[in-house]
Amino acid sequence: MRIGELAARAGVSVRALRYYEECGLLRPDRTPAGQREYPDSALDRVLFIRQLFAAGLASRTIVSILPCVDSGSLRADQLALLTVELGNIENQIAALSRTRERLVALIDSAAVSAG
Amino acid sequence: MRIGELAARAGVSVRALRYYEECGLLRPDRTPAGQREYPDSALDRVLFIRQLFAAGLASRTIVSILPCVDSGSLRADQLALLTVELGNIENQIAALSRTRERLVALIDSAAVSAG
DNA sequence: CTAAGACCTGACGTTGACGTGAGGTGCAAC
DNA sequence: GTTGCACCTCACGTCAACGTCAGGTCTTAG
Repeated sequence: MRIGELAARAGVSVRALRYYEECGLLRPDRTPAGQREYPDSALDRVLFIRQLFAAGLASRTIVSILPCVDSGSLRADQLALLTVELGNIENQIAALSRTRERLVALIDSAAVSAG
Repeated sequence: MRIGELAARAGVSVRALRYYEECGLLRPDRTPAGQREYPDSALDRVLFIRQLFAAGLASRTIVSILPCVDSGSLRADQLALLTVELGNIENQIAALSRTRERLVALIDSAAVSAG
């Protein structure tokens, strides 16, 4: 598929897909005329990239772990990187849970004053 | 206390504290010579601000909900805002949990190849 | 064959939360 | 009274993940 279709299906902008390529996250083929041509699997890949971005991973980090998804094998350094990022995510979840509790407490304790 | 001490105690930079004031998040008194003077309660306030920043809230959003913490009362619009942000945080937690599961699965399923 | 989109490559603009000097003032110690 | 660190106010720099033109090419429908 071409870039517009992938963008629509993944719910991202065309610019974002070109940016992902610039970062080395995507490597689409090109038609003889130079237009980008993506396989169907690119959709899942983009969704996974977005998921990792949402988790606060930097594009460079994603670049180094995406090959694991492709190859299904982990080198020691990739495993270490994944473990670190997993720890970061778990810390984020814990911090967000504390923040949630605090906001709930704030909502519960504060009287709703009209006006 | 002065800005340097608050920064050290809260684990943030002096620049960050000045920035928070610029955003309206902090309103320290001034000595006659113009130096900022913070009450002890500013420490908790800064930690709370950082917690909200970490949860992805924008400074403007924090500005509008901090008065609730001070006053202990909520106007209807503030309650609505808090509810929205609470929902965002819960969505983030859910998304992060999914990402965590995916990374765990990736680590578990991929064989660790030496070299 | 031509007009309208979809696509291309630069390349500069945006936003938020600060970092980083530059140049000057306050304050405590000696 | 001067050294030296903490503090002050501008004000420009940074970084990531794109947005947004500008100016040109490809593709497809009629």
